[in-house]
Amino acid sequence: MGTKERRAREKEQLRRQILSAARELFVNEGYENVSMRKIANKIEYSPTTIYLYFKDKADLLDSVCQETLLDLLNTLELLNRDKSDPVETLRKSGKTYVEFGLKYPQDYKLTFVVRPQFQKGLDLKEGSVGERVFNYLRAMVSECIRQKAFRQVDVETTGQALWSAVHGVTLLLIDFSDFPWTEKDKLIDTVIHTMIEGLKA
Amino acid sequence: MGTKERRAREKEQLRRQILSAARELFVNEGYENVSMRKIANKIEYSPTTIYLYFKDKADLLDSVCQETLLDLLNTLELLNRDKSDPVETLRKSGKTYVEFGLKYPQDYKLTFVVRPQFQKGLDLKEGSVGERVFNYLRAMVSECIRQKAFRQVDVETTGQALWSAVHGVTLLLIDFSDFPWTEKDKLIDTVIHTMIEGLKA
DNA sequence: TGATATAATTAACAGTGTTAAGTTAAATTA
DNA sequence: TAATTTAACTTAACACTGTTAATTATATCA
Repeated sequence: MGTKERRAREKEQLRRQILSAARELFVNEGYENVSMRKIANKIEYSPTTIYLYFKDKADLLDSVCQETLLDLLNTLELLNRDKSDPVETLRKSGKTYVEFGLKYPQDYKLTFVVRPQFQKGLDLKEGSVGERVFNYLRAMVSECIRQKAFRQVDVETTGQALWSAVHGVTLLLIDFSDFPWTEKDKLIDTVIHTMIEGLKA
Repeated sequence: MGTKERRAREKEQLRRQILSAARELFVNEGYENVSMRKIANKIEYSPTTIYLYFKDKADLLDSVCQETLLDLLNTLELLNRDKSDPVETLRKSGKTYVEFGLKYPQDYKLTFVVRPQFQKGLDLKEGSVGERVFNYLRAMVSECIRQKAFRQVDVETTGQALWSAVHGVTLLLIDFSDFPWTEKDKLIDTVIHTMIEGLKA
């Protein structure tokens, strides 16, 4: 008697349908310009049905961002790291982070800019995706210090400083796309390279 | 016959009244949560009157941000610079930039985050405030290179990289206020110091 | 005073997020 | 199989949104 399981599966399927419609609309038209009715139209359900699966519009955004964060984490973890060159691994990760943001600019902004406006901060609960992303960064910095490639800096502060730098350049490139930037990759590389140089022993 | 001038003055006064009401509401309640009717209520005019002074809500935001940018520029230019120590001037300016952002977090976000969502980019037209702010940064970097405190880096790229770093840390501190940051000033100083170290000759 | 220009208002439109109440369809029990 | 319970979904409504067109009030000029 797997009818209960089947119904649970169907529920999960509709949940995902809503989520994917929401993401597509949020990304293409901007969170503010997407109404619950628009999402409902896209999946051919009534607007109120969405409220059976998500608390409200912000909760919907939240779930979309969790997915993005997981996607980012996966992308980072797919990098093949050279254990003997932790600085290179860090550099490559930074570059990958920024490229992820530029590849999915709207998703990045939803996660790191729009969402915090609607609910305070990242979800950093024990074992959350957010925490795992930051742990990844922490580990890399630790390794650089352990192998004496970096001077004896504070891991926590250094990790946060690095995050600041890559976050900053990602957002500026996204938001001020008509600013007369120097060649995009040159700028990204300079930000990362300069930070790393400043940390070296 | 100064009646024309008086009326122009009165118009300008109401314009400023609208602007200041808008800023206060935007800052306290968030751009999205402020309606034209709310602003109108505050200044005791009908909502449509605002449209006689500003094209639309985005234009109102735009004007508020221009003021913020001017305020930031003034704050930076008030710093007493030691011409013989351009690196220290740069460091102090970076610190001042971040502190400005943290002192008026909502104004900062309106200018550098919310506004770009509604109209592409900063206004960087010849002689605009935005251009003047970036010129300020350019000049500082140039001086560091000229005095051989920095190695022979590209001024444009370096300026943009520095802006990325301070923008990043400012936004992270504002947006993720419940993140377990190390001591705030330590983080800010680390970001700026690390970048500067990475640029030194 | 009467004509003219300017300033401000009223009313309306099409849309918003969200809730309460009502309906339909499916699964379970007798 | 028939009645009942449960879950899924929808309809209708509320109080709001930005913005426009048409209208009224007000002040200046001849």
